[in-house]
Amino acid sequence: MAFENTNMFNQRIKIKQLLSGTATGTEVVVMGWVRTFRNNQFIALNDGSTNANIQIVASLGKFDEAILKRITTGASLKITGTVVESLGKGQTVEVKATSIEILGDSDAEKYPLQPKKHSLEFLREKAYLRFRTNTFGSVFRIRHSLAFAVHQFFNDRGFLYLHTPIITSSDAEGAGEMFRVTTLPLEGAPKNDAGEIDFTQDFFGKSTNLTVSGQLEGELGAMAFSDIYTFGPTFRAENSNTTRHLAEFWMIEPEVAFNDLEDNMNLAEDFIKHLIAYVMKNNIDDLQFLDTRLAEEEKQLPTEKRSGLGLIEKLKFVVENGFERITYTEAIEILLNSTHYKKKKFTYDIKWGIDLQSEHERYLVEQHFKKPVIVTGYPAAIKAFYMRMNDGCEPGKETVAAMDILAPGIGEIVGGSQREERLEKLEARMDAMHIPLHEMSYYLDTRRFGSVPHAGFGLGFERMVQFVTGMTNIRDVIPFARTPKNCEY
RNA sequence: UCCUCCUUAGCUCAGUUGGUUAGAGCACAUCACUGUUAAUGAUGGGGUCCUCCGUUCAAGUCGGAGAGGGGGAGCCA
Repeated sequence: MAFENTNMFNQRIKIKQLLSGTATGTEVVVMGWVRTFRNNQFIALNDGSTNANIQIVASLGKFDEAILKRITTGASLKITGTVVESLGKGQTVEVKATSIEILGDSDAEKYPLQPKKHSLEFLREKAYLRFRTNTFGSVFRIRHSLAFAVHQFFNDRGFLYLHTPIITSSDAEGAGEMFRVTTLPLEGAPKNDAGEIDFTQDFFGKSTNLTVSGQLEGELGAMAFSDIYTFGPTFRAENSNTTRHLAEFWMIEPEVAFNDLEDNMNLAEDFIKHLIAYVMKNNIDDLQFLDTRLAEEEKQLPTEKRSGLGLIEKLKFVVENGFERITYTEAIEILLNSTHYKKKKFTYDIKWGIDLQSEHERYLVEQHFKKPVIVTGYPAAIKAFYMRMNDGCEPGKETVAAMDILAPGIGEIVGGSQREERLEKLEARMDAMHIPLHEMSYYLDTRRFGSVPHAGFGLGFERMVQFVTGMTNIRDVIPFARTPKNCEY
């Protein structure tokens, strides 16, 4: 029996487990942080395993005043006690304490978190403590589940998780401004004959940066393992100050040999649905909390700004319905025929060849289709060099086999394409876009030796977390956000 | 980077046409009460009104510059 093992008897039980049906009369040890201490008798204790607190009862007169004084919001405790049916109304069971040990004090006057609602902006500045709030507890448990579901999805389909490098020497991807990585001194860096900084003397003997995407390396892996994915941090030094951009963010990039654009879309749609379904199955408590929170927040908004669907309703809808699939050309036609356009309500003009603006994407997703939309066949002129040229295009209206998935409230959540596997066409495109071929010969080699049709996409992990949690600011879905002028903790 | 709004107690906010000692709720401290649910009641402490410069007899309030933050746009995931 477990009771013969004193270690077992002392072992901590997580609050989530305790609340999910521990028999009354059981002796338990729980540890956690004090959320509130009511009536000098009732401790709401939380250990992060769930938003639900366990109520600890410190019966009057049984404990030292000196100990009770130290039970303050934020303090950490070790409680030994008995699980009993609760006499109060807020919970079914509680723990009647037989011993209370203060593990760590928390000066009530200085502890920043109070048992009340704080603004997200305030908590953002206290990012090291916000995990202890219900909102961020839910957000980061869901973030964890999503990360796990990513690996589960690909593993179940026989994909290989490829670790692509963080430091790269390639700067030809054009995905954005890069952070330089160097050990050269800022003052008095060595110069070459041309007066430029001499990177041959740098750590790697050449100019290096933090990666903006693992895609090119991912393609190299797919040319051997057929199905790979990457999942790691990426870095963009863009001066973007928005609710959906970070300087350091996590991206998932599957790359699949022998897939065409259609396969690619199917994979992306299945993937997104799997992630949502996983969270709905495993984090329903946290979703419910966020759903309620969001509904209360929406009450403050004017009617026209409300989303109409609750968070869980929205997720359920996405899982159960097919994404709308349209071509770029069709999208332009829908926009041109919209009353919104005819009433001149768009700021940016619309004609074939433009890149779709946020307002256009939002109209398609939120007004016209009211569901996620996959747009394919963008003009070649506005897309990256590695995207496959569509055959048989009208001259001047060349398109590529690209696809973007647009989600309500977030905009572009996935960007992908079938890749150009034909060497001559790829070289011609790179030439036209002034991409130095010699620096990319490793990449071009995949087209020289056993090139195959292949396709892949990138999904911004934080944007996915935003979509699932309903958090409107991307800084609130990553533990420690890195944005322009902000790198705290 | 551009547009726009904001900055008053630890937090959330009020502060009238510029006027004398800048307020509230919560938090915190003390006391009371004791099956509470963000406990309750009483009392108390707590302020660089973001910073600098200017206008004025007088600036939290008006003007200028700067800093920080929110929202939107661009770039993108």
